[in-house]
Amino acid sequence: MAARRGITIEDVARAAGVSRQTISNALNAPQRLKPETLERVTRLIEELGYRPDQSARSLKSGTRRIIAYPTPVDDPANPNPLMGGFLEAVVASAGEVGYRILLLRPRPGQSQEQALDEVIAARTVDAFLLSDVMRDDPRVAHLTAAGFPFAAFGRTMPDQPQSWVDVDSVQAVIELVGLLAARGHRRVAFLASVGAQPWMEDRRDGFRAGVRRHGLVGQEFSAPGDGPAELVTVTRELLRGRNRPTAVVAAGDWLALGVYAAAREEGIEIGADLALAAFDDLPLTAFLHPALTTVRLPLQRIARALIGRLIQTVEDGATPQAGLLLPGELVIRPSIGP
Amino acid sequence: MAARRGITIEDVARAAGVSRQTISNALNAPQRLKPETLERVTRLIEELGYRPDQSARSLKSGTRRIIAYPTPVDDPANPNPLMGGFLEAVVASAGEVGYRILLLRPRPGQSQEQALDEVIAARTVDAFLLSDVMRDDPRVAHLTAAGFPFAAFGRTMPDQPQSWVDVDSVQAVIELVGLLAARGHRRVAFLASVGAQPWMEDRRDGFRAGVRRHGLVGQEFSAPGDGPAELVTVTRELLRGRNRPTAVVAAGDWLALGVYAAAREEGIEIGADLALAAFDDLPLTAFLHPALTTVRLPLQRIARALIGRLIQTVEDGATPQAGLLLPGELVIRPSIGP
DNA sequence: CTGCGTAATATGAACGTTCATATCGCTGAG
DNA sequence: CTCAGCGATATGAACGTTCATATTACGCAG
Repeated sequence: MAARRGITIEDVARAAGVSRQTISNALNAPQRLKPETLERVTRLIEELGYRPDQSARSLKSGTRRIIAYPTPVDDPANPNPLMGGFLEAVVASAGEVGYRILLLRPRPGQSQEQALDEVIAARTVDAFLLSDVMRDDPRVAHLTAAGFPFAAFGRTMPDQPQSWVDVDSVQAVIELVGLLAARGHRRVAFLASVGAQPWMEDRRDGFRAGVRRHGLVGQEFSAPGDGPAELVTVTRELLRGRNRPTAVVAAGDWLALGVYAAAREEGIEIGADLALAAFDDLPLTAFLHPALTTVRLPLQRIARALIGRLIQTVEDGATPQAGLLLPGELVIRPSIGP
Repeated sequence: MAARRGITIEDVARAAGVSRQTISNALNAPQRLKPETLERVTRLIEELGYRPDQSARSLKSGTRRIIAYPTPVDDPANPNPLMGGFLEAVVASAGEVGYRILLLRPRPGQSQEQALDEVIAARTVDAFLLSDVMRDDPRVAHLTAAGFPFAAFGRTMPDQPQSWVDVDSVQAVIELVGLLAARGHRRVAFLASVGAQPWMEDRRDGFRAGVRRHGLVGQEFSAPGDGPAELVTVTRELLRGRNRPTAVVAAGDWLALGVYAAAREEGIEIGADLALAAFDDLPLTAFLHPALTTVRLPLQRIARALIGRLIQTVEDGATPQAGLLLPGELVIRPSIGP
């Protein structure tokens, strides 16, 4: 299709009987205009509904006011339940400062890095927002090498730009273990999923630190996958051992669901017979019976901090000197007992 | 920041000892080049990592290969659980045909329509993708009036462009009621939330049609809000009435969670004492006990159809003549009994 | 060996802005 | 009365493409 052309600066200028530059100034440097000219031009702009063409402006200025977010590939049957909330927060934060979010996905047969390069070379965006960042994330290395602005949800290596924001999961899980210790639990189990994502590792580290600090006996279990069946199998094993733990810390609410299911099958009452705490605060946790004690991610603060760092990098050319570690918020509910 | 300028067509042309146009042709009309020139130029493009500047290209051609998606405002504490999966599907479908998704959000103090106008006037995108479309959605009216391409997840009025895709919720709920009737249930309740969203209305219509068709006795209940407490209150009332229904159809999985909670409190066993069916197939439904019978939305088919319609409208200038109604997929699990 | 048709490549203009600079009109010092 | 100085507005060029058109190269009929 063609011909979706609209009102240009020239149209407005002609209508107002002034030059292009005057219109441009009315929008970008109003103090340069005589007040009456400004008023006349502004009204005309309003009336005609003139907006500078984004492409033309970008071509001249080299800036797009767009942030690329390479969306993690997700199983549509089992989507990351935090994605919606995170995107919501990011879009809102970016919108407040006049930026928009462009979702990115490598084309079939294209690598992550190639997809980034394409967008960089085509000058489509000003910066990247990365999430699910691994400790030695190739995307981070790539963007660092290219000298292209980015901000990361998840820590980056010390020799890379420290433009990251992360949740202090270690501390949060230590506190979770502390809650259990305070309630008199001695034997505590940790339920994680396989895979070495840094957030999983952090939660595991937090568990170990908490156990050590409170002198508890800790056991660790791994679920082989995310499916209900596999999960329940592991969990039942966990609950059946000779020295059954009196408390379980699940590395995610998702895993805690397996504990609920297994406990029901084993006739164990969560809250009374077994304390359970988890991580993520998925929306459904309040509906469980008993409701789940968990850690809420401060998604809005995370998003705001990420966008802030991004804008700073893009507009001032200054990379933040240090990452930002935000505390998780303990949400205490009956699943850990009274 | 400035100076993020990169390789231009001119650089490649100079390196290859040919003119701009030859480079342009290598990318856009390769058949015009002598095979050996093409090969030489292509290699050089590859080596230098040249990509046409998106802004310059858009400025000239008037097309952006970007689709705007005005994201529904969402409560971050209780985000729409289908959003992630829908976006995932949309990004994937759009990516396959070389389009990207730009998330849009009205600025503070800006109306939905103004936000659309801004993007249209600034020629930032080629088309809009709308979701959560109401029967007389002002955005649809606005885009129709502006003659701007869009596709809608949710039906539009007959006098508007029929570029929509929707789920045949009526039919799906009729089938749900059919399942219950086949199991001998006579008294069936319908649990909805307040608010007149078309999808809720469809599900209600489906319930009424199903009840009529099978000669059942139907009652309807409305939850005043989405909070666990309010929901459980209504649900308990539903379960306590003199003529307690033997089956419940919840208009969403979310509402069904209230039934699980209330049933537990009332000592009623779902599956055995009470059949329960719902709608949406949230990822957690398989973890419930007993697992929930529900209707799965064909998100990938929906996304593919929406993007297909959009591309057709943008590239051929042809608005589809009729909407597309996709069937929901019944997922039968133990909550409706054996 | 000229001239013609076509294939291959080159050139100028245009897309709609903004930047750098030029011009204009006016006030007030000399 | 002249003109420096300044505020207000105008003009030309440039950003990096692609389109329309021009130019060149080449094979071949006459």
